[in-house]
Amino acid sequence: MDNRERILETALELFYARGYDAVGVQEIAEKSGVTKPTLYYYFKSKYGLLEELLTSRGEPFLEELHRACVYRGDLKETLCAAARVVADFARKEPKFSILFVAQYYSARESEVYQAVRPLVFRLQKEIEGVFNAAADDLGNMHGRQLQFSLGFIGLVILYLIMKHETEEIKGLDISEQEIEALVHQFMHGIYS
Amino acid sequence: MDNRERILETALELFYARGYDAVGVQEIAEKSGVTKPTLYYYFKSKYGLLEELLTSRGEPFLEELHRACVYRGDLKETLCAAARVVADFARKEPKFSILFVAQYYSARESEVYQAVRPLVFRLQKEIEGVFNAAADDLGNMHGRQLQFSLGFIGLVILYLIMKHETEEIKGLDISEQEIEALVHQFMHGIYS
DNA sequence: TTCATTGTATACCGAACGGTATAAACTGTC
DNA sequence: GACAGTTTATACCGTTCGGTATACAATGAA
Repeated sequence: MDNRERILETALELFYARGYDAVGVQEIAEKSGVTKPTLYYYFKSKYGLLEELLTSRGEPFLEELHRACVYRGDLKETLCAAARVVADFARKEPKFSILFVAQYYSARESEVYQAVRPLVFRLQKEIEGVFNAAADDLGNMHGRQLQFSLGFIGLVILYLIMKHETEEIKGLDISEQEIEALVHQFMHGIYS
Repeated sequence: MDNRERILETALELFYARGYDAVGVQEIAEKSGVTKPTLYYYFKSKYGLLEELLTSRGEPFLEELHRACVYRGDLKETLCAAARVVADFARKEPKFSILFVAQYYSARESEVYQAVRPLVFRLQKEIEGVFNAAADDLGNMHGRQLQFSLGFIGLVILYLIMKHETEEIKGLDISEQEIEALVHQFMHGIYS
């Protein structure tokens, strides 16, 4: 692993544990085994480092998600596919996933939220697209697509956090059964 | 309003908008119309100020919630009562509510999460208590109380954020119908 | 009046912050 | 070997950070 990648990895580790603002550039450089000017050789600023981190990890995720969100006439199947992408990504990149959620819910005027905005926007548009397509088939859904999509995203995120809370980071592992149960609960409630 | 209260109010405003770490003590003092030593006369540190802010606003909420979470044989009714307390509080203290959520999801080793932990713990215990009591009546729920309570908290929080996202801060106003619809969705899914 | 308590202001502290100027070492190409 | 471009280290910049020493008003009780 080259220096650039090692810096990104270290930054992820520290931002995940203590948050962007609480971590100094100095510490990131030291823990990466380089000095500060080296860090600034690769990234134009601390904020630039954060942006790079988000896009480098977020882009592959959004591409996979885009492929999963093509509606093929079965809402449950499509939602499961989307949730599966999230689950896969959470397994591969647990710390990034949790960091993303933290920034998703952070103060609107903070730097971290500004940085994560573009990713959040695209994520929401993907899920909205699913419900919009489904609303053509299922009339009773019409007009509530935004509510449902935000609700679905929140529910999946929530499940991630729950897992993270109870099983610690190494086990951010969501099984196929869990995915189906989650989507089923979203669609039919906790009773059935 | 005395200086102490004005400092708390200013801190809430700034923490809500930009986050705890990004706001300096200097700025809080200036915007409160006092100087730094005055701030340190009332609060022993910046972190102490945050703690005071959280407990002063959080305590009344938790007391109300405790009263609402007494299980009287009807799960839906009890969940509605709990959600109603959250909704009322969100209407009265919108910025605090959103700040609370942000800290709820923030990095585990950060100061802000450490500060909000006791409140989070008590909140979770209240809701868990409801599902535990209900599990005695409804056997099929047994063993899934933790999952349901975290799910319920997340769903309500989610709704708050959704409102905040779409209507901006002044309108963090959740109607009785919305509360019932939310609980109903939680219990029976989005179809019914 | 005296006295302690509460509350406020001026001015300052050392440390850490994000960021950079400068130059030396390394790398591959010709 | 000469050279250009890349990569690193030393040492420093100004600014802001959280926090405080000191002193001075204001207040109410004795």
